[in-house]
Amino acid sequence: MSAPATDSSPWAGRIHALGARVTPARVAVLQLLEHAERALSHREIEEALAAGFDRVTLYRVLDWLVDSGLGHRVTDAERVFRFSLAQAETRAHGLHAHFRCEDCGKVFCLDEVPAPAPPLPAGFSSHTVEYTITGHCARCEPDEKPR
Amino acid sequence: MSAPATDSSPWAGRIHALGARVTPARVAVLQLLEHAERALSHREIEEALAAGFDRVTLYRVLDWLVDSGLGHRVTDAERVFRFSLAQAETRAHGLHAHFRCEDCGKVFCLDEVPAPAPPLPAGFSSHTVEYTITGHCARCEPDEKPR
DNA sequence: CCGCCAGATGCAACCGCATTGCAGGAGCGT
DNA sequence: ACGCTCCTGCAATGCGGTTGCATCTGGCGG
Ligand SMILES: [Mn+2]
Ligand SMILES: [Mn+2]
Ligand SMILES: [Zn+2]
Ligand SMILES: [Zn+2]
Repeated sequence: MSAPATDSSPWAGRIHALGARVTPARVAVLQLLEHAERALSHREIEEALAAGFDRVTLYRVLDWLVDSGLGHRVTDAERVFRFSLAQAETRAHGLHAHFRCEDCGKVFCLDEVPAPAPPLPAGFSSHTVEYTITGHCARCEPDEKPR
Repeated sequence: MSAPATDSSPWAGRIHALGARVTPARVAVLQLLEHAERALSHREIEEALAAGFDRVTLYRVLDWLVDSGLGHRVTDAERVFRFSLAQAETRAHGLHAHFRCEDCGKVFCLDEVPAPAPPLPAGFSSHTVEYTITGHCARCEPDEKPR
């Protein structure tokens, strides 16, 4: 008996290809973010993961995730970081917009909305563009009840 | 002797017109931000002010400044708030871009760069747009030495 | 010019997110 | 199966910002 309980999935290969070790924490975080429809905070990830990894381990996994290029970090206006996986398409044009709901606090990646490259003053060079829209999401929109 | 040392300046009138009391902390912060060429953090403001106001007083003055509409707050990627006065022009189109230097960490208001209004998914409503460019400022640009 | 009181200040405690140090554990190439 | 290296867990620390509360003061009414 004892078949492999959780499918280590194709992530094992991706992780290994990056020269990192395939650990439960990394696989769990990747699987979670893979199916998340929005950017998740450390807190949200910690609560979602049944395995009960240490807080610091998760912080380090998330740092690795960003450094490795597998994911990216969004700075929330409430000073919490949120994480999501880098989409292939997204990496094409490099930058995309984010949406933060004022009511529920959720943050969505708007992968289809490219961040426009701005005109800069002389001597300034652009490296990254953050483009975050704040408002009400479909669920919290007062007028528009979601069925 | 004893002429008014620091010119209470036209700020006294502006403050009073808002229904708030004209206090040394408020005048000092406004005078500092008035002549600042970039957005300043609480820490920077505290260090710049010789009078030695309490940390919390400054936090409260800054909160008031934003609430009153005299200034605005920009969320730094390093999780620190920075503050600058609202320009008349800026208030016209409402939104403008910010630039953060990766090297020196300074944050500039690009009042002349309007933040474009983005297309949103159905059911989402936009309230605020944050538009921050990260890169190298004129002083930190490797190629371009500033005289 | 005086007295009053809503509102502003100072100080200390507190909060939450994130980082650091270090000892022990586990991945994986051999 | 071994061992080196990287990863994990736990505790302590840092830091930007907030809150509670007693005291003080700006500025208005008298
Ligand atoms: Mn994103
Ligand atoms: Mn600005
Ligand atoms: Zn919402
Ligand atoms: Zn710079």
